[in-house]
Amino acid sequence: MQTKRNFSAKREAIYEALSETKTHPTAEWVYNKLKPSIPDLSLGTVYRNLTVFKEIGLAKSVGVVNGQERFDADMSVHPHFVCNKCFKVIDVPKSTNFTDPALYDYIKKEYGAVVESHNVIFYGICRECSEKG
Amino acid sequence: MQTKRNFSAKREAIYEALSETKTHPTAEWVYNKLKPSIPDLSLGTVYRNLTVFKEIGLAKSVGVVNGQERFDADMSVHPHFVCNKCFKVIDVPKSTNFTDPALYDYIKKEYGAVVESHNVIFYGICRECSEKG
DNA sequence: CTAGGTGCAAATTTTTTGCACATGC
DNA sequence: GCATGTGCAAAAAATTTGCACCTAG
Repeated sequence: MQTKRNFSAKREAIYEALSETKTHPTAEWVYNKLKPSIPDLSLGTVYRNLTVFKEIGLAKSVGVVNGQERFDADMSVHPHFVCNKCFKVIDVPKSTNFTDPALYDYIKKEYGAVVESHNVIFYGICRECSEKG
Repeated sequence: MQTKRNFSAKREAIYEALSETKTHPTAEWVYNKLKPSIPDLSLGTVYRNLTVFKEIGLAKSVGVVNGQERFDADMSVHPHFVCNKCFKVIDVPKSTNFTDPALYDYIKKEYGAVVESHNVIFYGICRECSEKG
């Protein structure tokens, strides 16, 4: 990934951390993950780079969950499940009819609005939280 | 609506303001709307009541758009369109296959997660912003 | 030398909360 | 009187930003 935009070591590390996890982490999570190995990393840098990734299409936002933005380096189109109790975010790697082109057309015709992307989130209680009571 | 929970005058006014608009407003929008007619209204009260509405099922969150939570008193299940430029939120009153029960079952079986609700958001550029350039 | 990246801390922004007071029953 | 609602301002929490420095090319 280093040559794509001449990534700095820190930018690379942040991208690595983000793409290696399936937790759809917050900026803080990435920061805490990397801090031990990169002691002079600052939280501001993590935020700045996550913003860069969104801009250049290397990552996207899953949305704000419990007050914190969650990021995902998996750019494939897929829904997510968010647990209302522990706030974990799970991939739902099944693209059913959610990319229905007819609906995009409908929105264009009805509102003149051009759809660029969409986000499907299911909310509920995950297995672990269900079992714990 | 007044007798449902013995709403205070302010709570009623906040609910009224929320249900009368289709803008999916922020707390601040509601506050600014009501402030002229209710000079001793405080922003904290608006926040507190919006939270109450979510808890008792009179309103729901559309999500955080551009850093601010957007609320909706229309409890019917429908997707939204969010303009990436002006951040307006539009109802998409067409329930296609987005409530696909098969997908709920799939999530239950695959992850043991119980889906309680879902949220579908389309992102793009609205008509007005498209026309303005 | 220049442009881009970063640490650090302060600032900004949004939302929550503690506390004293008010109000309705 | 009690439970609930509220104003006010302070606090909390998340994110952004100004500025000086630093490093790669």
